[in-house]
Amino acid sequence: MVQNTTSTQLRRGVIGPCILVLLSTGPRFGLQLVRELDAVGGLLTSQGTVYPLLNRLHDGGLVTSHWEVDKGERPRRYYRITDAGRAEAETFRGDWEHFSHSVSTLLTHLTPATTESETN
Amino acid sequence: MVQNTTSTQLRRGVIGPCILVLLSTGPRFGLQLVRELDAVGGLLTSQGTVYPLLNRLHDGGLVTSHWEVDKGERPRRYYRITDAGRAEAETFRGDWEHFSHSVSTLLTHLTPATTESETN
DNA sequence: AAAGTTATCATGCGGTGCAAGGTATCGTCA
DNA sequence: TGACGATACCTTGCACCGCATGATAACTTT
Repeated sequence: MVQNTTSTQLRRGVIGPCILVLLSTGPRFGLQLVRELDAVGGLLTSQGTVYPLLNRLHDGGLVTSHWEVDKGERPRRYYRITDAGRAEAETFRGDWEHFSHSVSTLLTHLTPATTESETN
Repeated sequence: MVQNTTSTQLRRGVIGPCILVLLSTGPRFGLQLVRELDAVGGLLTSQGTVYPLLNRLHDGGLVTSHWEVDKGERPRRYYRITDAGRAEAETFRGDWEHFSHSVSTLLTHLTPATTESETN
């Protein structure tokens, strides 16, 4: 049974763009992204989320990947954002601003007052 | 093909609680909720979203419903929030605040300019 | 009657987050 | 050499929910 928390659903459509935003500041490998998303409260994810997501981003041409095998280090697959990925990240910034503003407006404009049926 | 916009995914897990928030100010019927959510930019929905959602909320005991058949008016099914629904709505307020703050933090703290890391 | 508007409802699809499970490499200890 | 834990990668399948689509019904208008 999958946990049906509110947060789980809220994360929909957000983690992917967030990964792109992270990658826009420099290449990273998978577990690194998991840790960074975890560090930002509320964006906690699991590896089972990040790796399929990275595959999708890769298939979509939003990121590239290359193996880096240094001595004394485990082989790591680094993901680097592409121009298309940057564009997508920028688009998301606008989408998120618009969307979050709408939700916040609805939440703040309506105070949970008494039940008064209005017929405007 | 279903439209796969970013907004579509962003709405996940938001519309339900938003409906609860709306209902916390007074009972409404289905189409009324559609119009009000549509009025708040970015939360546009269709009837095919709202009615199944109301059923889910009803099954979950978060709302009750009662038919209202006034003369000179079409029969309308009004939905009223329950105490459990109010609690859920309040929980969502907290969840949303936490979540949106996390995302906004990630978006603003990272400017897409730098690429100051290695291997440019 | 016929057509349009308003309202409710059911069905099925599709994307995505996530749990669960698996493989491979490295360092350490004995 | 072998065992073990930590790190890092990856796959599979499920469940949820927004949405397109279409049906039904009642009231109003033509």
